[in-house]
Amino acid sequence: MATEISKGYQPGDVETQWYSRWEEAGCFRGNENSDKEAYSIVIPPPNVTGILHLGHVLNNTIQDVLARRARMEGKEVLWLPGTDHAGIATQAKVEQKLRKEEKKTRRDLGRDAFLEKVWEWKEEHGGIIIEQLKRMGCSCDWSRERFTMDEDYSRWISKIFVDLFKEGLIYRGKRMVNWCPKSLTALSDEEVIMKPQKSKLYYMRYKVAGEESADGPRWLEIATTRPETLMGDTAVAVNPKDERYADLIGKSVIRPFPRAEIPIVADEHIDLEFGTGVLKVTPAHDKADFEIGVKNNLEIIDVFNPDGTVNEHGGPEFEGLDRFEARTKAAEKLEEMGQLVKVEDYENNVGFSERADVPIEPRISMQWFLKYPCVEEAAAAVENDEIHFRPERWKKTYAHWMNGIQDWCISRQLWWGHQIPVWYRKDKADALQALESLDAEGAGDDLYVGIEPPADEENWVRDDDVLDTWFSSWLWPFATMTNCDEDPSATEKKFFPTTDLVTAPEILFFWVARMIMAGYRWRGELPFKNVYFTGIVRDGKGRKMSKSLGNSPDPLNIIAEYGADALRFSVMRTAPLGADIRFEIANEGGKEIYPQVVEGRNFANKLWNAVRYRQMQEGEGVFDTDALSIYSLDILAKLDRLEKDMAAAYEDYRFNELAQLLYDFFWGQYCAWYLESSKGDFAEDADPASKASTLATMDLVIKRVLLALHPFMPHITEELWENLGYREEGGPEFLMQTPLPTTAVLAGVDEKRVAAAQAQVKDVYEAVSRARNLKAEYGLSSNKSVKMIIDPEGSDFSETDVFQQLVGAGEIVLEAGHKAEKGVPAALTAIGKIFLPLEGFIDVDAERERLGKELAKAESELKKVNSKLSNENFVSRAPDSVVNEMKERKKHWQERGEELTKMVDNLGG
RNA sequence: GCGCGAUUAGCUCAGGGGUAGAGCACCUGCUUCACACGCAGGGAGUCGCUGGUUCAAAUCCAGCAUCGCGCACCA
Repeated sequence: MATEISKGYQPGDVETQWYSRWEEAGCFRGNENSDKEAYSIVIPPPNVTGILHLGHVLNNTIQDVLARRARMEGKEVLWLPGTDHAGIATQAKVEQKLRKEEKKTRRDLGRDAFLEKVWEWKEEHGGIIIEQLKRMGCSCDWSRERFTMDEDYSRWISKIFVDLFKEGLIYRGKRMVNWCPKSLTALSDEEVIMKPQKSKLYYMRYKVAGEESADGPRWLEIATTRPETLMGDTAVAVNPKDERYADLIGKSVIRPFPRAEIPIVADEHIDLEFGTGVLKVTPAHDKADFEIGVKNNLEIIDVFNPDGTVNEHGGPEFEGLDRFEARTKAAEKLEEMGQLVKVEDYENNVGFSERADVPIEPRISMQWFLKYPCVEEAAAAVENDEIHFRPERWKKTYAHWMNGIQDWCISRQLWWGHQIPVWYRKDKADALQALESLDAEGAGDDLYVGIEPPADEENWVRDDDVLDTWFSSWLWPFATMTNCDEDPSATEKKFFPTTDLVTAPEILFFWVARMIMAGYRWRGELPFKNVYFTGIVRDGKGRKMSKSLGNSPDPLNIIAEYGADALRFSVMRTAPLGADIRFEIANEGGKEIYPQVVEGRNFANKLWNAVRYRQMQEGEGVFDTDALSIYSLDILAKLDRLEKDMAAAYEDYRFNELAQLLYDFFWGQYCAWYLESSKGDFAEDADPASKASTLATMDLVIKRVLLALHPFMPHITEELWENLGYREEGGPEFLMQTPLPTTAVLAGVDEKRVAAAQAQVKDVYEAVSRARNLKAEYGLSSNKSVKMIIDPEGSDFSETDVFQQLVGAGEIVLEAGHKAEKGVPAALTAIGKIFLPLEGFIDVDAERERLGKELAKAESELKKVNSKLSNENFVSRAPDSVVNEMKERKKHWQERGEELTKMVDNLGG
């Protein structure tokens, strides 16, 4: 059966070979015709030109663990993969390349030629991240891979646009939007990130019109952070309750440049405390100002070009200047005019473009907007846990956002994306596009909105804009399964709604919330039942991983060095539910090492060698519950416990606990104790029946551990499964297809017998620890062969062979009532008194000191317990179990104290 | 400003009303025939601070501090 296993585990070839075999055998395919219970996940599609980072590793390992576990639980699993076209990010990359290599802009090429370039780039780089996911071991159904700009998928986008337009939920309007002067497009509110900035607060003064007196003009002082927008000011505003300025409302001030008279208006949103209590109103460049402008019928003067430079409204002095240069210049000019009063340092929040990382410019522009559909249903689904969020605290954030939901600006002034399916009749196009608002009701015959282009396309002009990338992502859970012109496909019928969604909380609004609304709108139900929000992967210092900080190791390098299994296991072991994970990076001699991954690799190696040890034992196991040793009973009981604990942890998606449970059981229990305690069964003179029983126990434990561990470390477990020949005749070809056992190993074995065995084993192991400790205290190396004498003191201790094996003693003598020489080291244990007679080592003083320390500990413990038990309130109010435990503890320390006192006395004075 | 997290050993983190835990790092010893990616032993913590509830608080409650994250039209 088995092939020989090498000494150290080498993950490289093992991992890639198994992945190919699984894939070729179709193990990842979700069968829509299966009778089995369905389990499905759609992958959060990574950017098509993206590169795998540790966030992906965390996210996709969780999905793979869930998918693999579900398969082994006998479910029909579909993990549907794909990529996202990522409009801004991808277009920016290609534009950058174009600029660098050909010194051209996208406009030099024109729309069609540019898009060709992007598709080329996509073909070249689009597969990278997919290959990287495969290297991680992800069991996605690659036959169903989707891309958000696939033809079928794009059709969906047009269809829903048409639906929503006809329903009146999509409209076009001139509105204040977030404008990115670098990407030259509008953004949604979610794509703006507020960052605190150190800036200046400029105090300037405007002349009040017609209030000239003998003392000179009357001045109105105004504070602003943006003097560069002054040319667009069409009013100043004060709070109507502000007594300082009450007489000025309705009058005007003189805007210094370009010189003009602008009104003083009242608005209750003005904060009396801020600055001077006077606000300069620039309706074209501030959302709040815009509203004041609308209310007061103010003129809207846009002073910037799309790229953030000042336009002709700034006058010749300012025209062409960048907005930040203009700020300095405006301040200087005010200074010259004697109208700059003072400048203060000031920290405020400035909105930045998420992708381009430059301050966004609030700007009036013509855009397409969406009023979200099915908001109430989507909010309720999460509120009442039909869709279960984990951790639950995200419910609140979600509810808050859904509550204050704003229309979504869905048009982008980009070329890479889904072009808006709206056509304007050629001769009317300019007029239509100039309309301040446009919706289904007002559309008329000169506007065409449809999935297919109009029949006489040459007579129409298509809207230039494309749709926000997230406007395609929100259909992902079902648009990947069914074409929009068809009834739900067999795949959808089987696998939708999906079971789990695993994603980062950063995209709760971008993606999760919108998918829920889309699910209700187009499928009439929720798109997934559970959402697991992962944490963020940070470096050892708690900083977010980022390219610019250079603290983001390449997972592929880590995999090459330590193996995918090691990386997966270590990430899972340090990823508690919903908390950020710190990925440590240490430096050793100029080389980066990753302590957590080292642990994972060590664990893989431990597993490898423990299995190799089993294989080195000749012979077949014979499993007979009646023949099990107490040690076998103990480890099998712990195995049953492990499986129970794991089932519970899976219920709560506690992956770190799952990994830790496996680690502790296998290394801490099975390797550290069971394997050592059973070594005697492989001695030449051992009883063949014991050996066969132990081998059977080892096989059972290894089998079940490989099954349980497989979702976390799929490659090594599959390799070992094959090496050990655990595949059953006629059974599944792979471990990954093997169902998990549904019965406990010790089912049907007398519980009392198991409990007694476990108690006995516990006593032996504890005694072993004390004996080892005794040896170490006296400077004897752990492999030093020594003689020990055990006085069982009435206990029925008979496990001398195992004791000897575990302690590394050469000889164990059982002698009731043994009288030791003075100064012979001794320890008290549940199995009796252990003596370590050492020729030439007897040292009465040293032993007295050692025993003295133990005695002191026993006395202090006894004191603690006594003070508890003498507290009447405790005895009367604490539960009996606690009181009884306390009494037992008292007895234990009392006896121990007495014994120790006797031992000290025996040493003499 | 409002809301949500976090704060436990040098580091990364579990735990969670009734004797403070793991791994790494550290110290000592060990080339023991599965594994030095290992084995044995050891030291190490007023569980952020202050109050409260309780027989009992690291754990529950309140306040505070520090860090982080959302949300918010103080220019």
